[in-house]
Amino acid sequence: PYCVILPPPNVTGFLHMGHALDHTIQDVLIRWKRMSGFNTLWLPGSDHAGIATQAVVEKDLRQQGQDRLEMGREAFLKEVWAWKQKYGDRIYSQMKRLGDSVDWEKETFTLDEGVSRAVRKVFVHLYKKGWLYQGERLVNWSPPLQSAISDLEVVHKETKGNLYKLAYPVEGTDERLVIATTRPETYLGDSCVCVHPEDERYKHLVGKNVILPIINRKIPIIADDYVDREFGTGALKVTPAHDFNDYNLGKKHNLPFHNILNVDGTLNESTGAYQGLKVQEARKHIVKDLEDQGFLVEIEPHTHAVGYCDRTGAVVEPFLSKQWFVKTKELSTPARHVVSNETIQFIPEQWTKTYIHWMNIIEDWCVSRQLWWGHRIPAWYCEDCEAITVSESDPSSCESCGSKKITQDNDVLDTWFSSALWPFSTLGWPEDSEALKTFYPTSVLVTGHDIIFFWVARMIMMGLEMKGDVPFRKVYIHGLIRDSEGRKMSKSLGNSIDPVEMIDQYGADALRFTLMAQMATGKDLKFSLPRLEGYRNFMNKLWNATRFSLTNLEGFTAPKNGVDSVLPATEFTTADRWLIFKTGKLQDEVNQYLEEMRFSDAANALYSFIWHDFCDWYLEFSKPTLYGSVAGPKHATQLVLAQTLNRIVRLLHPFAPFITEEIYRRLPIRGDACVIDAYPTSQEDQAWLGLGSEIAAFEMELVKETITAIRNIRGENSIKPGQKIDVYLSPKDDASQKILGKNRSEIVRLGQLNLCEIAPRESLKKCALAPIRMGDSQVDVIVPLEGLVDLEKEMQRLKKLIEKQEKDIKILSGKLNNQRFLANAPEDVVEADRALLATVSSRVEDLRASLMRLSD
RNA sequence: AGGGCCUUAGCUCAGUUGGUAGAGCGCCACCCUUACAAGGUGGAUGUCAUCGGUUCGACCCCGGUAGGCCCUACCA
Repeated sequence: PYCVILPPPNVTGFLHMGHALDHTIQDVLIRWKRMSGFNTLWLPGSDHAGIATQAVVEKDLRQQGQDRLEMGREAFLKEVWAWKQKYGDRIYSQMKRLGDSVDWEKETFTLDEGVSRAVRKVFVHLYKKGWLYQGERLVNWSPPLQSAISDLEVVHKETKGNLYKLAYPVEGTDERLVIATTRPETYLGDSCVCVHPEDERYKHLVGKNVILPIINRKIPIIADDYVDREFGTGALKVTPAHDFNDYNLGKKHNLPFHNILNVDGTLNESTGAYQGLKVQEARKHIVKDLEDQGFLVEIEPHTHAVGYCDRTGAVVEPFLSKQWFVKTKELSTPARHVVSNETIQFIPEQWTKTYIHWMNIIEDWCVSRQLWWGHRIPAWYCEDCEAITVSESDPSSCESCGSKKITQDNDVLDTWFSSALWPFSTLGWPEDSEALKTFYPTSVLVTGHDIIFFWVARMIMMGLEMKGDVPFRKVYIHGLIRDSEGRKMSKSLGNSIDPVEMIDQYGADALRFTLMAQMATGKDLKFSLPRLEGYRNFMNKLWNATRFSLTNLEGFTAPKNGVDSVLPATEFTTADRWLIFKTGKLQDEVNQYLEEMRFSDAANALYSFIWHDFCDWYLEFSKPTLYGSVAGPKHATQLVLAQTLNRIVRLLHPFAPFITEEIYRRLPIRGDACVIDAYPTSQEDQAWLGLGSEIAAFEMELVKETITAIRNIRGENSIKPGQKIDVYLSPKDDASQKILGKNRSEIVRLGQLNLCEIAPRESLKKCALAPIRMGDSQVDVIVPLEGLVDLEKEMQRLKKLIEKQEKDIKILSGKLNNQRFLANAPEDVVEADRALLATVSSRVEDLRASLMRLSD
């Protein structure tokens, strides 16, 4: 089994470039594993995304002049479901454009019945265990949402504000105690003023009271070493109901909690004249009133971190309310353990640290939301005895007193609560389904680092607690997509790119390949259009190469049993056997890279093989044979074409499923469909790969070098492409002589030659020289230049070459004259350098001699 | 404040057991050669941010510095 669960996108959302990346990675893995014979499952789904969806629908309704609160819960939910019905499939159709090969039959929505059952079961389980509790606490409150949000949903941003210094008169004296605050309006909720016990300035005031200005409330001055004497005035106003630190102080010193806010973020009835004002408004009024009455001492600019709601962007207010919390202490311990002992492996590894750090400082998780869209909390309150009944199925009476007067909690669960169960709830849990037995734990989770805490960590905790096993073996964390300037893509910046638009313009395959080619492990990637264009060209190149091949495969019939009935191996050319050999290497590489999830390496290996090895060299080499009429070699080359194309499309298929399937179905050698054909591995491809040879590969490289050397001389000497020239190839060993002889006609053709003589010889008088060395083989490429060009250019070329080689000689001889290098470096390294120095030296000699002859 | 990441050719980036630096795009020159001008052939370009250490040898390992990015964090 090999299973990937798709991170469920927001049901009302659109596919953005981040999804395209995320999905492509998963699709590559799934297609690769599917072709490799695994029992694969890629399970799609979508998320109700409580806050986001409710916000969208509310906004829509407001535009129609309707209001959620007026409509009531039931009517509103009907609207949201209608919305879900209408837009829920939008992202799925986009996924199809991308080519996601998910199992649509297993598609799951987070509010589906099965998932809902799972949610309730987990809720009850945790409640019974005491790991899920209700408590009155200070929580992060989002006024626009009128709901609590979790710590993670708060984003802290450095914000410019002011530090206000306020004077509080000390009761019974003429003294005024000056405190510093960034939120002067909260003075209405002050419970005390706190100073450091050792602070000489204030020691005499501890135990006395101050009178809060205007409202004239009397509050004590207390001492606690929590206070930083250096900050502000060293005197701290304490507002336990509206600040997390003050909350702790309030608990510690048993202070009263004065709540000054309403759920919508306006000041409440306890604030008198300020009632109904929003915090920002109230602040202005209060500061002005304090100033008018002489209580404002100073305002100085001050930058500090302010928490904002990540959904609405509003300033988060610490707010006292009754909420449900998941106790994380016990859950986090095993969850931390499975990562530190590598039962779950993070890729790249660096995220392990981030994860463990977070697990160490994790706080209880506020899971209730004052929303309507989501899983309603399965808790019922009894009007008669005030007991709470928590139950998997809707109860008809109070568990404690049997009263029928029970009402369900109005709130819903945090979206991430159901997401945390996703790896097993989608597979059928709490039923002991076949899918669950087969696919849990899943193989790999692919996601961005922005939701490691939101989602990954919580899935691990819940998986371990409910299933007793990790939810996945590996977590592949990919980078974020940025625009070409490195900024995060976002709607508000207007720099986000619609993947479907890119698909329309360049094709899904090109987009997918671009993403994969740039997907170096763990790094953010800048999306660049030129790059996308380049890979579109690559797809085009493959298409054209196929057209060429198919044209030349007309009349070709593939041998019945693969390669058994094939012609004798002698019919294969050097190029044929080189290509086959390289195909084997490619298969190993791509499989290995995919195994290690090194997607860019895999993509680049394919790119380079297809474009350079196959198109640039092999197809050019194959033309004379294909255009010719010699049956044996022609058939052999056709076979190589057909077999290689077959392997190319299979290898490329996970990256570019559309074009490869299209090509596949036109090939003379193929099965039913590329998507279900086998992924090529060298182990299972021995019959074919056996026709390749490393020796032929070496020979081919020598021939390529020779042709390149000839082209180089032509180019550097500005010899027109149409102008045919004479070339003397002077091999310095028998092996080279044989190799060149065997491939003479290709050299003539691709070098645009008149005459090509292959024999050891002295250099000619006025000629260009290119000495080649590969391993033990050495060849001098000699091109007579007399009458062709002015010799100045060739002299320049030689001088440049000589310079380069001399530099190498200097470095090499420096090393070889270093006694310590000789003494310490491994023998083979020293030997290699010695050999290299010898070659380079003799090459330089030849080049110098050639230069001399030119200037004669 | 703590932690992480990054700095390699004009641009975007590869470079995993330390042995004389690579790709794509762009650039220059030549080419409409019957698969492909979204193409072909050839070419130029790097004190691998900086300083120091380890090593025979460092882009790679260790430490300092500068610049950029991100995360975590209650400083009123």
